Amino acid sequence: MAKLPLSFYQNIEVNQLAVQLLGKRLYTCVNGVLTGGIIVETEAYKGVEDKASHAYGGRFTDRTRVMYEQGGLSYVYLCYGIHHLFNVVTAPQGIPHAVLIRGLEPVEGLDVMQERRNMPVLKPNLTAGPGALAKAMGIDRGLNAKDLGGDEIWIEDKGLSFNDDEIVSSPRVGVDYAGDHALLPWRYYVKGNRFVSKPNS
DNA sequence: CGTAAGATTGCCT
DNA sequence: GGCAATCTTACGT
Repeated sequence: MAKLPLSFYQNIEVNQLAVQLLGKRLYTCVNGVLTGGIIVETEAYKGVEDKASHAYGGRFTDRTRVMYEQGGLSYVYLCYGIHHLFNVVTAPQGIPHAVLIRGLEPVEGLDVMQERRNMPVLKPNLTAGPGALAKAMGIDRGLNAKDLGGDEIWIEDKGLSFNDDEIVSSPRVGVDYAGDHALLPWRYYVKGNRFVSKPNS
């Protein structure tokens, strides 16, 4: 195993980190069952500056507390009452940056994932999309604020990396009106991968 | 095919 | 009370 060192997560450039996370392997071990896959889509959340971030403007609550911690922790929360979303907390303590994992290419424990998602047949959207992949990996609030170097949920470097021309960055959807800030390409995905949540052109 | 609407719970500097 | 970083299903074409 080659788990990512704590220092990896201390980078203050979330966008850079979001790119570096592509190709890494995310594993969870829930109830003694191992599942894992390759990260193929991420989205950077730039804490205080990012309107979509829970920590926008310096919001500090019980829920967002983890985001202000030192990088290398998990941040899991429930969205729309149904979906769990998994984030990687990054940057040194006090800076609430995070990277949302949006797409995963399943590698380990396929059958378990399909069972958890109630999908008898393997379809590309098994783990495409943040809510979907969290469910497939068995991630819920119980995995919040975990050390990503632990043995319940962790990230490994298997030496897989992508060239710049294999990585696509895109702005968020439906933000044309928001001015210069809206154009920042904070979403990254691997070109042509079937497990990206959006069709690539 | 594509679009549209419903589900459902925690959070709230 | 109103909203939220979404997914699935249903229906029309």
